[in-house]
Amino acid sequence: MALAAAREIIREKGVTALSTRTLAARIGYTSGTLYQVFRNRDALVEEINIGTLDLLYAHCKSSPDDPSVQGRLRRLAHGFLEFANDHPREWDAVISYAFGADHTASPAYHQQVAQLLDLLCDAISRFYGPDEANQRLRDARLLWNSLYGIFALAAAGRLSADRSHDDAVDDLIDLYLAARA
Amino acid sequence: MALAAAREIIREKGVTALSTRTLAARIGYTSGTLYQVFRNRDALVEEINIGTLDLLYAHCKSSPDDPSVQGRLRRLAHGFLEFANDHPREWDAVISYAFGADHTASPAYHQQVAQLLDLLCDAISRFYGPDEANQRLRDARLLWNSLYGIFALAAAGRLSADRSHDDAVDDLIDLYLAARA
DNA sequence: AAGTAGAATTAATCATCGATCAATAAATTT
DNA sequence: AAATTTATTGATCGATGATTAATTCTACTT
Repeated sequence: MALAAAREIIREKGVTALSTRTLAARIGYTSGTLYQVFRNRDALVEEINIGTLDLLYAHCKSSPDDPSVQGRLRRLAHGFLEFANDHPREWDAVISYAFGADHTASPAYHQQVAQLLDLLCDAISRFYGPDEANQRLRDARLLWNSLYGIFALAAAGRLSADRSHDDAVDDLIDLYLAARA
Repeated sequence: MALAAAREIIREKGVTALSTRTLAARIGYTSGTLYQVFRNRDALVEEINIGTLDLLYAHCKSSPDDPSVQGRLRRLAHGFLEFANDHPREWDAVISYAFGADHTASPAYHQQVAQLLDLLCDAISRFYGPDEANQRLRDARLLWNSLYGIFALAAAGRLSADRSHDDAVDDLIDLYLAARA
């Protein structure tokens, strides 16, 4: 319930507007009560972000299969972009929220990312034999890291202005295909 | 002078410890005075970050030339990593500091990034003919975006733990070489 | 040297934030 | 019903970015 309200606030005004007081007020409580449910604000935001990654996973999972690796990768990456476009503030919280120096990502968070990595692994699996699972995982991580750079730069408004986000993603996929196809 | 002190604070305690009051105290002034010099905190941090990028440029520029693209790229990328390692908190400010929603990067900032992009362009120039400057720039940007993802994930402590940052960078370079060499 | 216009600096202030904690209210158990 | 545990409050702390009226200082003019 707190999570739902917190997500609403982020949807409406971004994660910077998510204060313990405003959240508590919206659900008819006081800020102190939230600290019985969440260790601190970072923990709250992390739970939201985990949920957001889950929504992203659901969004991408549902896209129809494509026989070619190029088609699968394109569809998946564009699914990411679509989701980011449909949920800009929630996505921004995932990409840009700066956790405190003490904070370490929870296992649940890493699991969500692993789920997305699996999607990438599946998409590119045609290129790898059964004994190349290792290389496949490395490539999926490489793609994820690189995609993340595009997302982070886009969120900060620092992607080169004369090309669209989609183009940046397509260039990455083309590079990957040129190397592995 | 304010900039030098601000850099010191970031060096010692990170950008989150850079408050107007602590900075003013260190240089024997009051927080209000800083607002005569900087429009706001974001502007201050941006100036620091521009300086940091300039230091990074100087750090990488000095590395000796290498005949092979692989060597040049490796050297350059490892220069980035070296710098990030030597100036962890200043680097973190560049990568992770969240500017306000209203803030837009200044031309000077974009110029610094362009300078780094030039370094990448130079490193890979052997692969492109004189009429392919366009493609070369696109590839340099692609590499920059992808490197940025590694840096951002590393700064957030979210790079896959079982591989080093250097490995992640090397994998990226290898992919690029496999596609373009 | 005196006076003054303008710049530089301060100190107080505002609104807000995350977090804590003793005190109170509610719910549950005995 | 009494006792005990749980939930919730509201006040409070220390700190933040930013603003501004008041003050001090500087430099120039007479």
